[in-house]
Amino acid sequence: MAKMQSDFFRDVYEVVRLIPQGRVSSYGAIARYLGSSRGSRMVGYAMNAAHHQIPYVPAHRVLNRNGMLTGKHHFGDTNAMQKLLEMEGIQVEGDVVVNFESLFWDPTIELKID
DNA sequence: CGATTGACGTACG
DNA sequence: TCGTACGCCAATC
Repeated sequence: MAKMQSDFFRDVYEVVRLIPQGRVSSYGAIARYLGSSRGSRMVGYAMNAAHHQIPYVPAHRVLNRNGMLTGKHHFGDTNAMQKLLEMEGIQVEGDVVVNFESLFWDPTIELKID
């Protein structure tokens, strides 16, 4: 049983799990933290596979640069992602997180290596 | 094995 | 300010 995912994917999951409850992050921020500032698409793709990862990966806390729930369609139910965010105290208007900048959790800052 | 797609982001016109 | 083009790398067709 060799590792099925690239180290990049694994690292993405790890960072996403570090996102505090009630906080959100973005694909680009994570990709950037991992050194692939242009690999934002890979982060999104990793999230696609995150559904079968253990432990649970709070992919609903990961949004795009716009604070928009771009991946809400991948949660089974369209409202599942929004519901999860609201359950954590995050207000979601339409498909966009309210006060996104204040709730934004940037790994390059929070996990910054001095 | 080659072409296309994708939960994004930045650059350019 | 808005729309289009490109890059990134893995998975799917």
